[in-house]
Amino acid sequence: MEKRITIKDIAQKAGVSAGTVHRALTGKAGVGDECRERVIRVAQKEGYRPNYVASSLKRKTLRIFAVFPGPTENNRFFYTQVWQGFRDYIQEISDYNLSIIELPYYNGLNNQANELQEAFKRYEGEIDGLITVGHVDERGEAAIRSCIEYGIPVMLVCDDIKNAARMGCVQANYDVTGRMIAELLCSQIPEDSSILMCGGDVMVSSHYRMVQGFDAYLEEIGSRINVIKVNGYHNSEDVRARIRGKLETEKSIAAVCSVSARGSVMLAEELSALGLAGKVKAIGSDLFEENIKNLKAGILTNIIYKNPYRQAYLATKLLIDYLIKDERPIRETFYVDSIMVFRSNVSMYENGYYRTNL
Amino acid sequence: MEKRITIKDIAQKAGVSAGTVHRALTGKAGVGDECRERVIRVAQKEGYRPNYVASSLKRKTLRIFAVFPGPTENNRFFYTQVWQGFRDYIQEISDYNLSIIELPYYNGLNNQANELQEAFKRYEGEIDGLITVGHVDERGEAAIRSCIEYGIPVMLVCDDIKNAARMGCVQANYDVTGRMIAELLCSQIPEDSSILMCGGDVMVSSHYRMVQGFDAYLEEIGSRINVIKVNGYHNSEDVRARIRGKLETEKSIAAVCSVSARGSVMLAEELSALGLAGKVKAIGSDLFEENIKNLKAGILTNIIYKNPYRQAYLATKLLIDYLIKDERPIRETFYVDSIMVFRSNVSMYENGYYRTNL
DNA sequence: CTGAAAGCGCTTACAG
DNA sequence: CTGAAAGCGCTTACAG
Repeated sequence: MEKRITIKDIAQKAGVSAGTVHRALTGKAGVGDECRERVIRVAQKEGYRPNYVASSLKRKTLRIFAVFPGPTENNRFFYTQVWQGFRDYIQEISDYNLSIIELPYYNGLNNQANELQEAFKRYEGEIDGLITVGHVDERGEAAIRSCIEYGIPVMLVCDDIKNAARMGCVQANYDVTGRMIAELLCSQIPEDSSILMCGGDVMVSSHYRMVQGFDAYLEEIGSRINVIKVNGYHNSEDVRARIRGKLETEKSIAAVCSVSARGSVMLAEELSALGLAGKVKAIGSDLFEENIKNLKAGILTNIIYKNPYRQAYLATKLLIDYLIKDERPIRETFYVDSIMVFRSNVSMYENGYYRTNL
Repeated sequence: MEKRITIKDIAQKAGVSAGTVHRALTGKAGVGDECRERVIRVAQKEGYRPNYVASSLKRKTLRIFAVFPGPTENNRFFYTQVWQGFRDYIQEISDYNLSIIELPYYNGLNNQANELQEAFKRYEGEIDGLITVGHVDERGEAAIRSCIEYGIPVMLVCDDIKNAARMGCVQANYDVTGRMIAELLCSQIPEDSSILMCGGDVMVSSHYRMVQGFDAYLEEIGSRINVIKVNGYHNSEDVRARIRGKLETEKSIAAVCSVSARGSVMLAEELSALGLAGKVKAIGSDLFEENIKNLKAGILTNIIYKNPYRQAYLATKLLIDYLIKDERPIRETFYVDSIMVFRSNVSMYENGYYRTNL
């Protein structure tokens, strides 16, 4: 039951007022060098740790901005979970005197920049922290860089931006995720068969990094399995036609997989149409309604779940811990584990059950 | 920027003092029925939500007891993670005016009851909450029941106790976990082969429930795979001899698995000794040093990870949320997802990386 | 049964 | 540069 050391104790031992201790320890102006050092020394000796619960009660409200795609249409499933993870952590910390501004953007990537610029103008000087996705176009990247240069702590989720001085990034380990797909499929199909891989958009780093991991695994184990790739993302019907073409002509295909959500749906549809459902192994990406239905129906054999909920939850926690406690995260890049989902355990991730908090 | 409603606002609107509002809303004695109802009505109408950060500053310190096996010997890995999960959440909440008493117990299950009884005697009336494992012997069960009858909120991890009025239990979904093992192995081996299953201790519910899930999956898909079972837990050398016997005589064995950590190690050793490493699929249970080494060495092909870290983290959170916010958890039984670990993603769970907080 | 007051550990103007 | 004082939103004796 040792009483916890408070700012008063330090003030007394250092022979100064509580206000001075506060200024000294938080690095605020208005304390003499000699005095500041003495206070810091005493605080360290006594093992003082500030009580952030108390400090939140009186300090100014922190304004946190969240800028993610709105959870509609194609973004319905993935970004619903991102928002959910963000909000769940905010909820956790809601008594800490924060002000949350949510800025969903719609109609594609290009509106991220608009939202950011507007917010920047409207709230100039009043933005204490920003959390957004690193999956951006050029203008989005520029907008994020301005925020950073202006001195706003920025956390990215899902994807990183190269050489940006953001405080951190939380994402899936795409290399490992690609390897997991390869490892599972290799353990299930013969050496002389083929895998059809939908590689998504080669310009999207999360896509090509998964493909890289996938390829690296096959090469490292010296697999003789033949990989047939179908790339492309935006022109769906073209991709679909090529998938169908490969499935019809390449009889050695024993497994299929996709690094993108959209590709997973198309794969499942084409497998069904060609009567191949259940006959070839099939791994889809991301946990959403159609993939889950296809997994339960036996069209997909597995889903790889990149855990956007947890990514956003963790990123929010890191940002807020920094703002409240002035503690920079122990690393800049955080990887959240991707999970291989089977028919047997998909129930553990349905209906918000993936929120293994509360 | 709408100002948050405080107890003062309610006091004013209800025409009473802040103290009375507090007593009315927390159900404390000393408020007239009519007055209490009025206050509650006003609070609801105004959407008042108490600020627990503020309340923690002044209320009495809550005493929380954690009683888990000490992280030594056989318990080194599994319970290290349980302690870690517990402590990580405590850390998160450490400014909320809590007093934590950790009571590890050693030399087997039987000492859980002793620790509990001693604590109960020594701290009688001063225990606000208890978190412990539901994997108990008879005396441990009796000790836990006394605590519950005494009115102490109790959260269990890892295993439940039947018909006990504990506030909740957080555990792996053992049925699903057993099914995952079966599903993965069935996708990798021929229909006319056999699986050697080390079923652990039939008296341990987590063991037999995994075996049940495993069997149920095979039956549901109408598999013709032959399952060879080796049960037993405490007499290791006897179990080991039987494992070896089966591996030597049953040539149809294409896969092995174990529902217990100890069984996993023995399986790996026997596979190696008989030159079968890498030739049969092998799924071990629990994430600890030897299993990880065997996975990397290609002796085990997968490890099923029951996530004790997250179980303890969540259980602690639920208990403390209840004590601080007086909110009963939305359910009594919480399942944490078990994760299938591959060689490709084991790095995501090593060196404390499973702590996907902080 | 109810209110006024003190105080939890901080932060923040304000005065000097 | 430094201190004294007020106050954040609660809870808790204390007095009536």
